[in-house]
Amino acid sequence: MERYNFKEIDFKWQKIWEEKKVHKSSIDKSKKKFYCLEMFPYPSGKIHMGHVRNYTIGDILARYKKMQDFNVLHPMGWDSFGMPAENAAKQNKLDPKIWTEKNIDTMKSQLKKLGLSIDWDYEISTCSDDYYKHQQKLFLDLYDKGLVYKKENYVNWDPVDETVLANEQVIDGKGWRSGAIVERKKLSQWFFKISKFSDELLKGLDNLNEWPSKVKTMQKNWIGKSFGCEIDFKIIGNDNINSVNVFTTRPDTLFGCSFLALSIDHPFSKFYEKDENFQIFKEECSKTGTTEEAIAQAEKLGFKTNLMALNPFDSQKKVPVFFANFVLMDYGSGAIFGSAGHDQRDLDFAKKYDLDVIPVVKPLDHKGEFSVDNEAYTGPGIIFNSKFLDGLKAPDVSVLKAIEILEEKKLGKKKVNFRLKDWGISRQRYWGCPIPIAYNKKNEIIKVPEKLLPIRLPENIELNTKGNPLEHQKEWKKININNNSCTLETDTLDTFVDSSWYFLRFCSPKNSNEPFDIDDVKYWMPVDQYIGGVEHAILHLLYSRFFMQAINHNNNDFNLTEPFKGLFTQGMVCHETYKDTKNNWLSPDEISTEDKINYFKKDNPKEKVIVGPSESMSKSKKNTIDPEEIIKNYGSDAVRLFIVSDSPPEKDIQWSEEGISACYKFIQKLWTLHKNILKKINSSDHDLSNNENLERYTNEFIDKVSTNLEKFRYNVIVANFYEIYNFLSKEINKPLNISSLRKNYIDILKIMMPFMPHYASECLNELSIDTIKKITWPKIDKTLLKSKTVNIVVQINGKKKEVLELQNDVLESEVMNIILKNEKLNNLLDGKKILKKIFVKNRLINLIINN
RNA sequence: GGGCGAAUGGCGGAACUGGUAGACGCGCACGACUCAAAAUCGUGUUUCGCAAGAAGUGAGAGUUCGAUUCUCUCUUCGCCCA
Repeated sequence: MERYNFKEIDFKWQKIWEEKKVHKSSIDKSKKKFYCLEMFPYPSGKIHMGHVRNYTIGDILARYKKMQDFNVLHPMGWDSFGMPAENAAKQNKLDPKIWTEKNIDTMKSQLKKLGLSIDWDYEISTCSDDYYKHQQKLFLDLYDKGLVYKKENYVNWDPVDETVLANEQVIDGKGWRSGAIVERKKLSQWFFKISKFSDELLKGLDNLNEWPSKVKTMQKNWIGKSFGCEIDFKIIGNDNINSVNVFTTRPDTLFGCSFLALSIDHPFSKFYEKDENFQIFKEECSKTGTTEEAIAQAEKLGFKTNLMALNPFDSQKKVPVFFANFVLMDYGSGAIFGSAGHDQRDLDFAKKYDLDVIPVVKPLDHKGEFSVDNEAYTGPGIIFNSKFLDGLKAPDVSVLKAIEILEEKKLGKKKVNFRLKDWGISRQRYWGCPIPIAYNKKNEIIKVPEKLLPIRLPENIELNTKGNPLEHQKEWKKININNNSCTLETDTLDTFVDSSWYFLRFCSPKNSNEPFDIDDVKYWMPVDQYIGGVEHAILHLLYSRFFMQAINHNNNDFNLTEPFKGLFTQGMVCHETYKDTKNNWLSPDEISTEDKINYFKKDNPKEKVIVGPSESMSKSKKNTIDPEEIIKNYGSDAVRLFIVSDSPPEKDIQWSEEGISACYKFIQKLWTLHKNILKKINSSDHDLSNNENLERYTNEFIDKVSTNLEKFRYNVIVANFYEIYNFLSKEINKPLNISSLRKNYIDILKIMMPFMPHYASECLNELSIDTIKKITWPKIDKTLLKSKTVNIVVQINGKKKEVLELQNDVLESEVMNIILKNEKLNNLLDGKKILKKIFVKNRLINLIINN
């Protein structure tokens, strides 16, 4: 039997699709649009299995939607600015541009080998000035809207990469790329005012019904809206300080206040600058990072001042004022009051500095005395020890009442606080989008006029310098604006800016005057289905949502605020890890096994290999599998099939040799079956026998696959493919009506098209179906879904005793008649009284009898 | 510490709104073909039991005629935040 020659067939169809522009997209207002987008890749060198999974999931959907007569936009581009290019270029003395472009070429050809239905005419690359000149224009637009500003700020400084990191880029107090311990440093930085839209970004989540609730929860927590109030505490001890403004979410615990704590960056710190001990303390604090996480994990330290604060509710009560390392200047007003009884951190601090602990909330069911020892009580309860607040239910009633009283007495004000901070976008890096700003001789900020855009990156420059290479480009920095000589900003934009609007650019990728054409955007946006890794749940997705808000701000034309209507987050691709006896990682092709229990090194069969757990594929653990190699050995349809087969797409998948090989074998088996079906169809044997079975089964198949597709249950669809194969390979040996076989078989092949496009195209072509013209998704005949017979389960006292094959819609009385005639069931019921009968039509009958 | 989610054969996993648990695949076993092996094809494969039958979806309870599915408590694991 002829083998399925995937090499020839894959190549043949990829060539046809490219030459005939089968995947071409264009606006067609007579059709419903479907914008299918997968997160665009960073061109790091070669594609990895994670890309294969991401783009296969998207491609299946795009092809399916197209067959359903949607006008589909399925573009691809490159997130091509970023540090790896700069680092690689430094190491190899290359131009980052050349390194990046080479990678793009490689990865593009690899993606094409997967048979993706991408219209490459829409290709964009963020490092090209065709792209970033529009980004510079958008930056200036946002500047004009007051959404961009510059300020001195403490930043997370990565001493190895010599760059500023966003909070999200600091993991465990270390830089996400370099792993260096992050330091605090004061720098003048550019910011996007993302906090202006805190409420909009939060409320917008409620309308995103097609987003995983997990992602929405993560964003909600990240934005962190908290409700509370600002309170002015009167201060004694320093003539320059009258009061301190404090933000709290628990004003109801004011009577339990044991101290005030200020951030070391609080304006009042200036009164202590001459104090040597304070300087030492400040230095100690700067060793901890600026992230909430680093601060939470660090030991709580305080610097006691000579100040005392008066309790606003009872001026007889005085508490000491500290500077403390756990108070963030960006949280509220940079000052908090410590409620030691009801916050573990405050309790630890109070105990450390020997301060009073006054509990003011006790659990609802608590009788008698209540005291706090080593554990703060943070649960709900009843207020006590608090004069006029006593007896109130905490926190719901008591917080509101406390705020009401504070406002009445003009001691405080209701306030909503957000955890979300403005987005620092300055990077001291070469390989990024230049910020279109210059400074005149007075060091004033001057916008670069639009006609001077783009500000292009200088080429062929020395990268092996400390700090920002652009800083050293004396000639490049010079710019003449309105006859004034100015100096260009040397910071470049965070690469998250590049990816925050690329989905808009895809709507008008060729427009050279504007970032996008509003009519194109109105047709294609929002993205109907966005697909990518869950690791972008907060950063990229929140920044993109911010960009839509920012563009929409003061813009009556735009009228769009959410970029992604549907979001799907796929799981990772994992593989077993291997180590030799010296604890070195080994790659899968360095090991061998005969019994699948004992593993040895290939180049030294005596040396045992230790098999570790399956983990997400990564170069550092050497557990990667090269997609190109796999495509070469098994063909792209087998890879596409396997990457969605073993696990639901949202969960992690284990890569296995057996798995990919099973998919390869399956396609070979299908091919053999295909040849048999062809033979039967082309035979002169025109049997007129009934094909009811085939018709019904095919309809059920189409119905199942369609439902599963809508719900992203691709792994179940692969099982459905095996089922239809098992069915057809038996059915084909029976006498069949040839024209009905042909019709149903063509439908089955069409269903396989989104998953195995090369294979399905080849088979359909052999049946004289033109796959270049649009192929439509088969429709089902619902009346055929109903089978003539059904299985009725007979239960006695809820336990299955028998399964009866009976006519569809059989009546309860008929079922009972059959049961009474059934010897086995009759024996079980013999002499017993039937107390109750539960009959579920076409499903089961449950008889309750006395034991 | 908080939030969210998960737990089903040797393994990955299926099971529509509570109604035949284990689809489909892998692995394994046996058989056919072969001098032999690979490949391929066929049969079987939750556990206990020769069988009839019984038990069974992390553990324990509850609701129900009936629970993998709903509720509560616990255990373990994962992710996110702190």
